[in-house]
Amino acid sequence: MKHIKRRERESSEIRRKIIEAARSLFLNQGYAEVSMRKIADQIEYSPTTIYHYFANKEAVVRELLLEGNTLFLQALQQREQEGRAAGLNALDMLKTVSDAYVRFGTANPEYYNILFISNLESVSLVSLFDSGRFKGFELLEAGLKAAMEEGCIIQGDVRLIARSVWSMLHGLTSLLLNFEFPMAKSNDELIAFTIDTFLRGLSR
Amino acid sequence: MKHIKRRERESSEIRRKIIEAARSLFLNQGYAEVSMRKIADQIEYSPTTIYHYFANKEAVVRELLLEGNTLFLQALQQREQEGRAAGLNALDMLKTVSDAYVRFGTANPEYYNILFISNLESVSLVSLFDSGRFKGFELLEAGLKAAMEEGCIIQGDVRLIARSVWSMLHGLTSLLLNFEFPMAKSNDELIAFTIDTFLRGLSR
Amino acid sequence: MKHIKRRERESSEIRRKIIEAARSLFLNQGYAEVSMRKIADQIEYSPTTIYHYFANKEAVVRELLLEGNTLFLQALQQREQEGRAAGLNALDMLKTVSDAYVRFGTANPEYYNILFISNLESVSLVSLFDSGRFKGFELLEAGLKAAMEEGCIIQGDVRLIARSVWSMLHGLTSLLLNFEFPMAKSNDELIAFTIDTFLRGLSR
Amino acid sequence: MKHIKRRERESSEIRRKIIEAARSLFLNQGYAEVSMRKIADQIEYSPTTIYHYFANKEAVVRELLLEGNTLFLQALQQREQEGRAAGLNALDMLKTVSDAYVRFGTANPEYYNILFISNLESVSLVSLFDSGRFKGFELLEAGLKAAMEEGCIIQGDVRLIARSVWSMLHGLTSLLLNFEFPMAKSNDELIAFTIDTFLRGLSR
DNA sequence: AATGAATGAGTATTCATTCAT
DNA sequence: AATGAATGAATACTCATTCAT
Repeated sequence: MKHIKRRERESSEIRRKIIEAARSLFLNQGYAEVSMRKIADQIEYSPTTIYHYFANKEAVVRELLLEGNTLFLQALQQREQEGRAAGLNALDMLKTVSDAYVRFGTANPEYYNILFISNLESVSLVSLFDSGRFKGFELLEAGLKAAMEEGCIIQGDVRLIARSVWSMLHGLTSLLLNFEFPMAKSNDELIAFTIDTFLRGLSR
Repeated sequence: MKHIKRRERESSEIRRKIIEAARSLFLNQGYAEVSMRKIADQIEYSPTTIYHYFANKEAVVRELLLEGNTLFLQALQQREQEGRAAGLNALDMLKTVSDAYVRFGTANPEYYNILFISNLESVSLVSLFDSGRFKGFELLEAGLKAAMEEGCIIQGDVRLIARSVWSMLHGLTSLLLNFEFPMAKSNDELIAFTIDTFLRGLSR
Repeated sequence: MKHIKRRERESSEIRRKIIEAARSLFLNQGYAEVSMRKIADQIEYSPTTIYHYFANKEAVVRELLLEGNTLFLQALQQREQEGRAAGLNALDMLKTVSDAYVRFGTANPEYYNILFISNLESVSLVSLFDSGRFKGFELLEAGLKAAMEEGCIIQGDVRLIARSVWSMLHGLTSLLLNFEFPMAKSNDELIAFTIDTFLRGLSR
Repeated sequence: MKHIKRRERESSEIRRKIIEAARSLFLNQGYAEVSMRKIADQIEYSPTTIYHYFANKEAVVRELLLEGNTLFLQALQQREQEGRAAGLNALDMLKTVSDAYVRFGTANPEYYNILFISNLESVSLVSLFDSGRFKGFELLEAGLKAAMEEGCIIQGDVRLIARSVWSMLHGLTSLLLNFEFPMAKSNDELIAFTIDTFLRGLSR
C-alpha cells in the first residue's frame, strides 16, 4: 500500500466503484444496510479489497459525505451564478437558490440523507465547520445580507434569519423525501408556495 | 401468550422499564442501536425476559411509537384548548399550536425522532392514517380553515398550506434536534422568528 | 401435586388436552416442532401448567408413544378377531393383519411416526421390550406359527420370518407416509400387491 | 461470494472437514442436532468460518445429500455391472442389486438416513426428480422390465412392482438401521431371506 | 493489487425448565 | 390447580475487521 502514490489511489477506478456501490446501497436500502460485504458483493471484489482503499467503513461513508457536500455546493453555486447572469435582484436570488436547495435534495435523496438526515455520529469526526453544509450556509447568509442592503427584506440578525430559512428549506425537503402523501397540488407547487410564503414574510 | 392477563402485563413495572430503556437507546444512539440485548443489559434482565412482555422487537418499537403519538397529540390539543380558553384569534391559535409542535419536539427528542425522522419501515404496519401524525395534521388543517374564514390569512388550498406549515415546523424542529450551532440569539428566538415570519407570509 | 390421587391426575381433562395438542403438533409440523410453549399456546394454558401434569417434555412424548402403542395393538387385535370370527384360514389371517398394520400407519401418521420412524432417543428409556411394538411382533409370530402348522407356508425360523414380514410392512407404510409419487395404480393396490406378493413368496 | 474461485473453495480441506462433521452429527444425533455451532465445535473452528465455505445450513445439508446420492447410485451401478459381467440372468440381477441397496444402507447409515428417512423439507429444493433416489428407482424399473421380458417374473404394472420392491428394501434397511433386536439368525440371513422371499413371490 | 482464511462480537428469537406464589 | 417471572443455553446468521500471502 505504501508504495502507491496517494493520487493514484484516490483516483483509482475501484475506489470509485466502491463509493458508488455504497451510495446505491445507501439510497436503496438505508444506512443500516450499507455493509462492507454488501459493497464488496456489488462490485464483485472481496471485502478485503475495500480495506485497500479505505481504512474502514467510516472512511467510506465519510467520502460519500464529502462527495455529497461538493455536489450540493456546486448545485447551489451554479444556480446562483445563473441568477447573477440573469441579473436577478436580491430577493429573486434568494428564491432561486432556495429552489436549488430543495431540488438538489429531492433529486439526490441518498446524498441529502447522508448530509442532513442520517445522524452519522460515526462520521461526526468531520467537524461541522469543515463540512460543506456550512459553506452552503455562508452562501445563504451572504444572500440575505445583500437582500437587506437592497432593502427588500427586513433588517435583523443575519445568522438567525439564515438559520430560519434553512429550517424551512430542510423541512420542505425532508418531508418531501420521507412523507409523501396525497395532495391535489403538485410537489412543485408546494415547493414554490412554501418558499414564496416564507420570503414574503421576510419582505418589508 | 393468550393465557396471560393483558391488564396485568400491560401495567407491569418491568414493561415500563423496557420501553424506557428502548426510548433512551433510541434517543442516544438511534434506531439501529436499539437491540433486544442492549435493552436487556440496560434494565439488567436477561434478553429472554423482554419476550415475556413483548412479542418481538417490533412490538417494543410500536409501543414507543404509539406512546409518542399519544403524547404528541395531547401536547398539541392542550395548547389548543388553552388558546381557546384565552380567547385567541385564529392567527394566534396557529401561532400557539405551532409553538407547541416545536416545543414537543425539542422537549422529547426521542419521540420526535421515532415519529418523524427515523424511517420505521418495519413498523409501518401502524398505518399512516391511523397514526397520530395525521391527527395532528387534521388539527392543523382545521386551524388554517378557521383562519381563512376569519379572513386573517390568504385563501388557498388548505391541504397545501397545511403541508407547507408542517414543513416549516418540521424543519425547525429537526434542525434544532440535530444541528445545533452557535448563534447570538437563543433557540427560543429562532422558533418565534421562524413561526412569525412564515405566518406573516400567510397573512393578508 | 402430592395430595392428588394418581388416577385423577391421569384422567384429568387438561392432561388429555396436552397430549392431544402434542399429537396434533407432531402430526402437522413434525417432532422438532413440538415445544412446550406451542403445546401450551394451543391449549391456552401457561407452559408451566404442563409441568403440573408431566415431569418434562420427554414424559409428554412418552405418553404419546404409549398411547400409540395401545391403539396400534388394538387395531391389530380387532382385525385378528374379526378374521377369526369370519373363520379365515391362517394365510388369510396373516393377510388381514398385515393389511391392518399398513392401514393403521397410513390412517395415523403421527402415531406411526412416533412409534417407528422418529428416532426418539430421548424416549428410548421406554425399553424396547415393554413397548407394544413387540406385542404386535408377538402377534405376528403367533400368526406365522399357526400358518406353518397349517402347512400353508414354508417351515423356518419363526422370528426371522416375522422380522422379514415386518420389514416389508414397515417399508410399505413408511414410504406411503413419506414419499408418495405418481403411480397409475392406487395406494390400495400397492398395499394389496405387496402383501400378496410377499406372502406368495412364503407359501409352499 | 462470487469473487471466490469456485474450484479452490470446493476442494478445500476445511470444506471436507465441515461436511464430515455434519455427516457424523447426522449419524449420531439426527438431523435436528446438526447445528452450525456444533459442526464448528467439532472441527474446532469458529461458526463464522463455516459461512466462508457454505452459504447457510441448508447448503451444508444439501451437499451431504448430493454426496449421498452419488455414492448410493455408484454402489447400485457397480453391483449391476459386476452382475452383468458375471452373466447373471434378470432375476439374479434383481437379487444382486437389491442386496446392494440394503448393503449401502447398512454400511452408510448416515447417508441412508439423509436420503430416505429424515424428511428434509428444507432441502426439498433439490427436486425429487433430480434426486438420485429416482435414478435408483429407474434402475430398478429397468431391471424389472428385463425380468418380465425374460419371462422369469409375472407381468404387471412395472411402476407398481418397482415401488413394491422398493418398499420391501426400504423396510428391511430402515429396520436394520433403527431396530436391531436379538435373532438367532444373522442380519445377512435376514436380508437374503427377505429378498429371496419377495422375488419368489414375483416369480412365475 | 488483491484475496482467502479466520474470527469475536453481535443480531433476533426460541427452548425447556425452575421457582415462588 | 395454575401461573407470572425469569433465565441460561441454544438457534441461524451477519458484521467489521485483521493477517499472511
